[in-house]
Amino acid sequence: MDAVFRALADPTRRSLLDDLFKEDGQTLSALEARLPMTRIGVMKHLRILETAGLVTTKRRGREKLHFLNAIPIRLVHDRWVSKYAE
Amino acid sequence: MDAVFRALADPTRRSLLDDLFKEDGQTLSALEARLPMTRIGVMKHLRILETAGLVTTKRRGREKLHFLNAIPIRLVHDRWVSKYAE
DNA sequence: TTGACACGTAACCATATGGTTACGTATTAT
DNA sequence: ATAATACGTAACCATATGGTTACGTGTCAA
Repeated sequence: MDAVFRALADPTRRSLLDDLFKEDGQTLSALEARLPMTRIGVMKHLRILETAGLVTTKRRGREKLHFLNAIPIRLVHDRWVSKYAE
Repeated sequence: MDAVFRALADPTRRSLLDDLFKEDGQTLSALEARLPMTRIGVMKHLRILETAGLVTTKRRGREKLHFLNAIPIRLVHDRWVSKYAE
């Protein structure tokens, strides 16, 4: 759960989750295009999201598709946020 | 809201919020006693929580009392977490 | 009134973080 | 076959972060 909190701490990463929420299964290049940073920067953020379990991936040829996984956010909500947000 | 996310990213700070959830209005010394770090370390974490609006304080003589303010967490929940946690 | 207590500030330090450029590899299209 | 495309790795860099020690200030109690 700590990895999830740390992953959510960065605005770029939250923006990536928003992008995937709007349109799931995007490639790295597509996600990169929306952000003011290099592909490598985006790659690093995506990896952090991936290790936190917030993003899953699937290779399709030379492309890598990224999918939002909201389950960790739900867990954070259920086991932590809800306690304070009542 | 970014300040709230960043404040929540650190386990020590989440632990401090838990401490205040259990018992509100604790002094710096009381909070320090529960943590494996110096008073100054705790002070810094509390300041970050304070600037994020998650903790409010009140001086009582030479003591400083700390109070949990869950409103920012509720805002994060309402405007962000709930979107993913459905 | 003087000593102990509770908190504050300043300076410093090691490591983590958020980015970059340069180069490499695998896949697709012409 | 070859060139463009899409992603990966390595090395590097500046700054942020999470901690420390040393010292200072205000308040309470004996």
